[in-house]
Amino acid sequence: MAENAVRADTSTRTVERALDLLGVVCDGGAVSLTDAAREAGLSASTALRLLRTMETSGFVRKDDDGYRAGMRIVQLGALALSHESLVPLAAEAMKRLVAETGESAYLNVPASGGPNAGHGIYIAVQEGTHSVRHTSWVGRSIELRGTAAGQVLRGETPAAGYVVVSNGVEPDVTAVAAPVLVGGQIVAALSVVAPSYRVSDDEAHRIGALLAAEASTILSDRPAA
Amino acid sequence: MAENAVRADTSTRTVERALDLLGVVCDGGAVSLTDAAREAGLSASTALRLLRTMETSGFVRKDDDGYRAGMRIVQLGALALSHESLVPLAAEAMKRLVAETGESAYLNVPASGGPNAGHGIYIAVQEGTHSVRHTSWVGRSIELRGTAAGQVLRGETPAAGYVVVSNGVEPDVTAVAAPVLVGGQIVAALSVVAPSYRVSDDEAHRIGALLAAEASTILSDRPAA
DNA sequence: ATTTGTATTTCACTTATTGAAACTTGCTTT
DNA sequence: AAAGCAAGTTTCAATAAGTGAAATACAAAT
Repeated sequence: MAENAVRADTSTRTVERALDLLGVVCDGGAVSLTDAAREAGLSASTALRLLRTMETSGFVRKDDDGYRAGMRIVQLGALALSHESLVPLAAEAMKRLVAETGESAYLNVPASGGPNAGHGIYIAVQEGTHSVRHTSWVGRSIELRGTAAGQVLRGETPAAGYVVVSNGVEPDVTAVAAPVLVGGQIVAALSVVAPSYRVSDDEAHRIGALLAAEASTILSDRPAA
Repeated sequence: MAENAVRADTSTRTVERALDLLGVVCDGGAVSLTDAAREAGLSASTALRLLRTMETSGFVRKDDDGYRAGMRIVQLGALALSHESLVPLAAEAMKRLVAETGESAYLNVPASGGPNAGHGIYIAVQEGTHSVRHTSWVGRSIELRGTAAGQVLRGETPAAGYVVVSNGVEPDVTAVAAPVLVGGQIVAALSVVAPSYRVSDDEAHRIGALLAAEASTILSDRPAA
């Protein structure tokens, strides 16, 4: 943590430290003061003061086992999720998918507008290198039935971690999708769609494995292996 | 913002300010520097410095329209939901509710600081056995007016310990909700939602009593009686 | 009772933070 | 084109906010 050496003078050291510490606390279950201080590179008394500040404002909570993420971070995280923040988060993963498969990648979320919506929405697209489609998909609906992304959004992902649909709603098209999960809950579907003539069974499963791996990185700290 | 008058000397003013400002930014879509500074009660130059700090560490991002929630808050929020915090704690209670009622169970938190927020956020769903819907609601908004969960989040729970709303915002739907409390503070609403044709008055009250009992176990050490 | 490790408090010191003022930028109006 | 206005950005003197080493408290193990 040699942040002092590289810190621009337009920043605020105290806040940086607090936010680092917040990351440490959110990274696992309970963490002790001593461990949190060590991981953040702070003295115990400094870490205690910062943790107490974040506890007062609800970002952190303390129980018998140590410090944990508090309700405030949950609220702000969920709030951020409801404001299109998933799109920039997924951008790198989608670019990698396009680079790896040559096909177009899509991000879908469930539609709002009541519990009978029955469809999803495209919120992001990365066109593949082979793509002959240049129409914009963002904002459009997707059926939950007969589509790979739809199955994912319906919670019907098999244990393999992805869904393959060949010649479903759209003839001559193979779609592969994997869920983006938060706390075990499905918040989005990441998918790759290609003409069936270009995708063998083996290729579909290779893409599926890629998708599952990329989807699992979108809301975590760790990059794809 | 008379925080100077009441601030304990165990806290850190700079961090408090930054976290307040983070809440302001996460509360909506894009916010300008001037508006963010005013809402947080800071000078423009102080707010700019704090926002830059949070931008550098990824908690906030800036685009042409202003400042928005950054990837880091989404990641930490997702991590917080995944670890031993409210969602996993509520999962067992929600599963029991689904098993007992056959209907879908939901967990909502206030969107931001308390009953004037105007809406809440879904952070967990357990689908009922009768459910024809399989869409995810994490991150979605819920109106506080005309909904059972909304009334609970607004602090309007009657002495019975639960709220029943039939044919409210949503026609032909009955919703029952109870508060999850920490130290007397409402941190979440636990609810069950079903089509009204399936839920008599008596059944709604039975579900309400179940909900109140389950909600009371979520953040306590004691199992349901 | 002693030892060890974690958590908490204390306080002298200094530097990190602050915000008013000046400046820059961009847009609108005259 | 010039003037006006608002938002954004930079500057810098002043001070109080933040720091961490040391002391203290606490709890568990021996």
